[in-house]
Amino acid sequence: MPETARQIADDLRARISSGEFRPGARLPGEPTLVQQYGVAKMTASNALKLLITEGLAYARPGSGTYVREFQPIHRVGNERLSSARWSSGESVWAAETAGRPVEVRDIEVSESRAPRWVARGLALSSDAPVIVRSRRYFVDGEPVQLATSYFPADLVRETCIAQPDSGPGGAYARLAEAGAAPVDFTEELRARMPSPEEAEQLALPSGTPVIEIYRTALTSDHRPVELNRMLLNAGAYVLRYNFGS
Amino acid sequence: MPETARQIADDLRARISSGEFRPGARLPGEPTLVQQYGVAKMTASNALKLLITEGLAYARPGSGTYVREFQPIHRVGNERLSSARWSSGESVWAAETAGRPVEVRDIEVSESRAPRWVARGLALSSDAPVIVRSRRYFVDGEPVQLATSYFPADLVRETCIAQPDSGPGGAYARLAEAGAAPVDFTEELRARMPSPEEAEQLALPSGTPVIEIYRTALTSDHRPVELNRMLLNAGAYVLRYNFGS
DNA sequence: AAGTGGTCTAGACCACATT
DNA sequence: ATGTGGTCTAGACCACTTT
Repeated sequence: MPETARQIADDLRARISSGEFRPGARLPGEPTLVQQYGVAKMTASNALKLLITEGLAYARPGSGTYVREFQPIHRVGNERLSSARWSSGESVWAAETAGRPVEVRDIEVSESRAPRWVARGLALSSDAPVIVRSRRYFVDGEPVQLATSYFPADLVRETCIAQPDSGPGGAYARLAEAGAAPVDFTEELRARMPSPEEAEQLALPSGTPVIEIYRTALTSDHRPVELNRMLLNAGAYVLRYNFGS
Repeated sequence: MPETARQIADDLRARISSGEFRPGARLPGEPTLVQQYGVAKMTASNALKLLITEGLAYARPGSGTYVREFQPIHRVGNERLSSARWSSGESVWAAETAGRPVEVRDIEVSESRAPRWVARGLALSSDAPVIVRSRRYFVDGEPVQLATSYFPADLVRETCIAQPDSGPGGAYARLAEAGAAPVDFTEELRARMPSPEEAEQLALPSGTPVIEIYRTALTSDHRPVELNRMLLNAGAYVLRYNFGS
């Protein structure tokens, strides 16, 4: 019988979605699967690995393989609708995040020359000087997002944006003080699997995609003043956008 | 030397990003890797499998393993900014899609009772009757999106929305005719790995995540009239949203 | 016919966690 | 000390594509 690993994975998957194995529960181990299905250890290992790369389970070496849990952070892209206005529709996913504080760490600031894609997004000439601010966001002590913002250096070099502590209200408040308040935003995003380096920085369990977001912030006279590249642990986020017709 | 498969994958990955292997190019095959690295066939196979599950490569059995290409469709969630207004900022990703027609197939319409999550999204009581419209979208003959819309049955049962052909202008035009024009939209989305069933329906190469979107459409008096669940091949899409502060 | 990826077996060693 | 997942080898068979 070929296709054995798939079949074992199918079986376990069905038992997970039937509720036999709840989130956090321990799945049958490799030795158990070897016995019950009469297969080689490597086949059992591959069956579990299938569930892991699907994001359904994770392994704790030396302990066991467990069913994954999903408690997303709700990230609101914009909030044009008041909560009253939106009262009728409830989130499709269980709403959480309430009271889970977000920490910012590993802030690094530098000045460098804009790569092509940054120059394009900020409407600068290539190699123009830019201020680069990168940082990591943590929730419950776990890294959930990497972010790197690019600003035209001539605009912000003399402000706190060029310092690790950008001051009260953050970079947008400093931009406003400089007469370049951002008022229009565009976010472009896609999802993909992470590179090993990205997986390490976000401490991603395998089988977890990332969401890559590029946000461009424009002033009221349509001048781009920030390009922010974000990389999110997709397993940690639900994104919300709303807009009118 | 353990960790061999990872190392081989790292090596190939570096050679891909260095440009030695361009998108669409054929990678060294299993027999070649066995020779060059002096490993067992299965180790070589696993090394290639790593690149595949990362979304960097895909296998054509009997032929070879190839570097993946990425030519995304740009899906615009909303278009509040005129093209003139947005002229300064260019898309971060190479803009394509120009002239790639979208086909709709496999339309199915039925009436059934709302599951809990649909009832919640549409602000209906559980088990309320709903009209369900599902379909698949194709670009270049490849399936790129599954979509299933739910409408309150009492509102649309007598309209073409309950027919496979919803008529000119689509379902939203019919809703408008029924005095329930949708004007406000909220999209909630997340990215994750597909189930095997979803992977089959979207003909997904392994290593490709999906983006799951729930869109709720509200009338001007804040009544939800449609809940649309979409499942996108993440490798085929870049999503764009824009909004003001 | 030859070459390719896909999968399985049987046995081995390792690092780690739990008991 | 035992059990767990992680990985590797060496050899085998299959289905498929390419020549």
